[in-house]
Amino acid sequence: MSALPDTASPLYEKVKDYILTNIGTGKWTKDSKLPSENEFVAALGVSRMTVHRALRELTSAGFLIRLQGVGTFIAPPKPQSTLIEINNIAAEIVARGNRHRSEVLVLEKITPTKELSLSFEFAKRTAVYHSVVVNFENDLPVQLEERFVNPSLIPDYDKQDFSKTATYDYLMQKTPVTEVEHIISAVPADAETARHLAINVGDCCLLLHRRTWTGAVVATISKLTYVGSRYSLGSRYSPSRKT
Amino acid sequence: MSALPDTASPLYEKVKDYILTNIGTGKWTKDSKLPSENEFVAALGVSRMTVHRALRELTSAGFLIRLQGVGTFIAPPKPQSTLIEINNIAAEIVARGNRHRSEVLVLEKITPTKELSLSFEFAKRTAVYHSVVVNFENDLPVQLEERFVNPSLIPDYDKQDFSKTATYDYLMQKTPVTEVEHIISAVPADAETARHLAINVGDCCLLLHRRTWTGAVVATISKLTYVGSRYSLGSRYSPSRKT
DNA sequence: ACGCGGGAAAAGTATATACATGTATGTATA
DNA sequence: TATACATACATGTATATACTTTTCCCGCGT
Repeated sequence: MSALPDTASPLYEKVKDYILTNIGTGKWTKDSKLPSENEFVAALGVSRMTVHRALRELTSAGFLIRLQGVGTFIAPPKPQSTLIEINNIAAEIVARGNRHRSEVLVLEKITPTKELSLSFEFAKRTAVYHSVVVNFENDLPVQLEERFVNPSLIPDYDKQDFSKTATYDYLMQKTPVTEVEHIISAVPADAETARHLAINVGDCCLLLHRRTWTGAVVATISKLTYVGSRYSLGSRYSPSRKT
Repeated sequence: MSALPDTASPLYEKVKDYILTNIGTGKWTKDSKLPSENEFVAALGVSRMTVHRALRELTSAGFLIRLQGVGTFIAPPKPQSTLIEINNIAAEIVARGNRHRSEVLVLEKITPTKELSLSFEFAKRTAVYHSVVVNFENDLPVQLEERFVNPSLIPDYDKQDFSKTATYDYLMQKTPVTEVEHIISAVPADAETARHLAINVGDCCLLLHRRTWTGAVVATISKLTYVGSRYSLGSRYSPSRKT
């Protein structure tokens, strides 16, 4: 009867997933106020303490901001951590004082292959958005960005003009990332990649596979190919950070 | 009457302070078990839920480890996070069920080049340890590991037998890492690298540059070269992790 | 028009209670 | 002796309840 998902086992985790998913789907926006604890109690049929724990943990995780006597709000997007930042290539290029430009090669809605559907952890074969963008630094292509996006979380992905807004910025603004997976490898360029990046077949490329989750749902799957001789990924991390 | 400090205002924060203080003063040691929740209730005169919240938050902050049905223990020093783990190639290989073997090519004390001395942020040109090790997975070389180590932090680095103990394990045990810097790139193999890794010159390699700090001092500088076709780096990260 | 006071609403804390779940241990039985 | 069961104890979760603290807003009086 209740609107709670069937994902996590403890009840407060279900409430957390429920809230994160509804933030992801835009049910509550940045400006509006989330329901109060008592409204959640009425809507979900759980006790207030359980709702409170879910909200408290989401707050300490940085997703929400709560003001006593006022209400609960969605936290502004945070820089997350370490490896997540490396995806914002546009900001990096600009930060280096260079010019950034994008070229959108593909922006469509497709039926995923069986393998891709598996990566999305879909039960059924649901259509997903597919985009291919080349990012230039001073008119030199440095990155080929292929991305698959879950339309249940980001329904209007294909309405955007990604030659102006970076795909990264758009996604970060639309849905909170609760988990990230990265796989980094070095591969020789195939014919198509070489053409798009203006390099020779066989040249070294840095390949970054990336999956992001919002709650229990896979939000995006990306395949980022960097020209080895023109780009490297950097990160700096201090473990001495608190929750 | 109660042993609780007069520091923080909410009661559960006082309980947290109380527990942390007693860990700090050595009242409970690494091996012994902390009092049970009910024992805390009897000792401090607060409800079990309040004790539970204090213990839960200390656990999620990484100070404690709790086992249902067993008890509460002091957590071992932090396993750090994300990218740090990817350096322990020996553990990864073993975890995949494969055989790991190391070959030490160089283990010496050298005077660093001007550039290297700069990377160490040395004021004067101080001698550093230098090691080169090849790591094998089932007798196939997968990684070439060149490392420079600050002798003021790890004075007996050159006395070790790194064909037995992984350099990573040894360093992690000797000095705490407070900060890590990574730079990842894809490069073609040069002649010497190709020879050590049994690949062709020009083959794609994943190059990981790594610097670690202990406090304000650079502890290690590493250059890790992975065979692109035999290895990739993976990581998974949850901003809202529970542990 | 202005200010002030009071009440409603929201989050924060604390407790008592109950039950669930996992672990270790001792005892009875095959 | 070894296995199975019962039991005690530990943490984990869920609820109901009460009270506190803070903020917002509406209506009243001047």
